[in-house]
Amino acid sequence: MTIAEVSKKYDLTPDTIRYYEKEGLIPRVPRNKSGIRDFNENSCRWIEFIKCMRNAGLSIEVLSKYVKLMSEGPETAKERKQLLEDQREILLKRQKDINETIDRINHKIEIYDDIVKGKREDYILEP
Amino acid sequence: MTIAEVSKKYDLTPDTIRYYEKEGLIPRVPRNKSGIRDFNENSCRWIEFIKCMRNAGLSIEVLSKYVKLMSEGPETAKERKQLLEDQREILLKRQKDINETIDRINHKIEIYDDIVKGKREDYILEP
DNA sequence: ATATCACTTGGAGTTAGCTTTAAGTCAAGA
DNA sequence: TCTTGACTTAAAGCTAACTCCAAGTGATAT
Repeated sequence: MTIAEVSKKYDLTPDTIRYYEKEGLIPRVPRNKSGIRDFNENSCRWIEFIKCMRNAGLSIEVLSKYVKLMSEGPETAKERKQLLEDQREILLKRQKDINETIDRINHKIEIYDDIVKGKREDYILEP
Repeated sequence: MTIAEVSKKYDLTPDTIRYYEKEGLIPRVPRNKSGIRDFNENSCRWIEFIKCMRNAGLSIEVLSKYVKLMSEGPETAKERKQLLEDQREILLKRQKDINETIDRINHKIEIYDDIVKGKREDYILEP
């Protein structure tokens, strides 16, 4: 698979994919005789995985660390597990923050419903 | 309340608070005769609100827009409601992404549990 | 009066994560 | 053979959101 095909498949620009590879997020991408990337199934699984993690906000740095540990073999399993646990903590916190904010926005939208329907006065400059 | 006190209260640096004010996220901060900020209850409520929204990832730009609409009075209520609905959509999507990632990380951690306990072989270079 | 200290400003600097650019290579079609 | 077009690289550029800095002001303590 060429970079253009992978780009379409995962909705990432070729530039972003090359950048991810350079930063160590996609290990061992095969090349053809002319040096052009020829992604195999394993590379694609990595891209899909990285995209999922990035969508949730994991940093390039952390993901690069994880890939590096993977490449160092079985003796880094414990460290990888710890890394994942740390990231999970961060995501749980983020989830909490987002839930709190959604609740708050929902509450405001309800008030605006009333205002728009004329059931309530607008209150200015109160958050 | 001085900026130092507000900074402590909301765990934001004075620089960040000044930056938020400059970007229009905190309207009408009072000053004393020497030009020094003297935050009142309303300013504090705004800061708390902005902090909550920023924690969930709403952009400075969007928040600045919202504050501007607030200051323009009741006729912008509908537009403010729409803005909040748009941001809610984004947050719901983000929530979904994070949930998916947490599930995936949980699954990996379980596998690592097995590996660390010697119940399973490590698999190298598979995401 | 002088020093201290928390504040003020405008503007420069920093970081993450891309994104663009310039210059080049290579295979395939006219 | 020449051109086209997709690829390659290193490096520069960009944006968001701070973060830091230099120079200055004003109230209070000695």
